[in-house]
Amino acid sequence: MNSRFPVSLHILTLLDGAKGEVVSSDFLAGSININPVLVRKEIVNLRKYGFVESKEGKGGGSFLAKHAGEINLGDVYKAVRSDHILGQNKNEPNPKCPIGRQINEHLLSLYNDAEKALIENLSKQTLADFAQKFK
Amino acid sequence: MNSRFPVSLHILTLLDGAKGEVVSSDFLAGSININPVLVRKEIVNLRKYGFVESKEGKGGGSFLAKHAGEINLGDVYKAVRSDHILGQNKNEPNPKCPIGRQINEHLLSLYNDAEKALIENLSKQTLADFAQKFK
DNA sequence: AAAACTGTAATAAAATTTATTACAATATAA
DNA sequence: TTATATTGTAATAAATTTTATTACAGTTTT
Repeated sequence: MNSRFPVSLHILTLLDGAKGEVVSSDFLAGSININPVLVRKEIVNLRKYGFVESKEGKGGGSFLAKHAGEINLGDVYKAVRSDHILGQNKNEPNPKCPIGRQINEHLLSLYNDAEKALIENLSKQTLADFAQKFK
Repeated sequence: MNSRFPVSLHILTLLDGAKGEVVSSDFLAGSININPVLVRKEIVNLRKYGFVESKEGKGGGSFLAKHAGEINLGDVYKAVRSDHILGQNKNEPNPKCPIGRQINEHLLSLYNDAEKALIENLSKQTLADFAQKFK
């Protein structure tokens, strides 16, 4: 399991705290305690989903592109997900076995349903709600 | 992300199909297409949670220890989970940063809540429901 | 022109996951 | 009672994924 969700949420929470001021990837990386290059890569993704914008050059950095109340955590999850929520066997199950032959399709529908429940839960909370907890 | 959940569910589905007959780890591994030693390790865990029993020696193998209708997928998930559901940053966030200092506790409560929603969803379905799809 | 940034590629290192090998212990059955 | 097929388990290796590092071009500010 990678750490893209917590890293992204950490970034967004810091940007919310900055109240529109640009924040450098070095500063973000220092709070998260990971390599700044990873932060910049994650910001590429957050930008792709319209959560943040960045400014190049000296004094540059990133800032929130929408209000924290308009970013919900379900959307953040959707922006970073890659794996199947409950894991997947990389090897092809045996097609000669009646169970093996069909299990991936049934797992997939199970995962889709479970992921939907997860996203619904996450979507109840916005970045503003989350950031408000830091006092 | 490892594949313990799909592997466990695959094992359980095969055992359900065997209707009480013992099934060897070699057979299970052949359907799943993974190494038999991994299957045996996973079976140690499934046994620990009371889902299956095993018989050693020639003609040995495993079989369901309860009816498939009494095993729900939320319990299977609980038996194999190890990571935080949405990933975790292995590095300690910066304790000098007000956000870094508190984020892990807030993430944890977020995860607990999200995981609960996920488990509730999975628990709606038993192994019998899942296995019934293979026709 | 110097400085402080972002963007990005290439590579290395670390961590995790899966596979393999080996063999003791156990149970069946010839 | 011996051969055989199996589980249980440890040790190790291989493969994959994740994270870190290095390097540097491009951008903006001062």
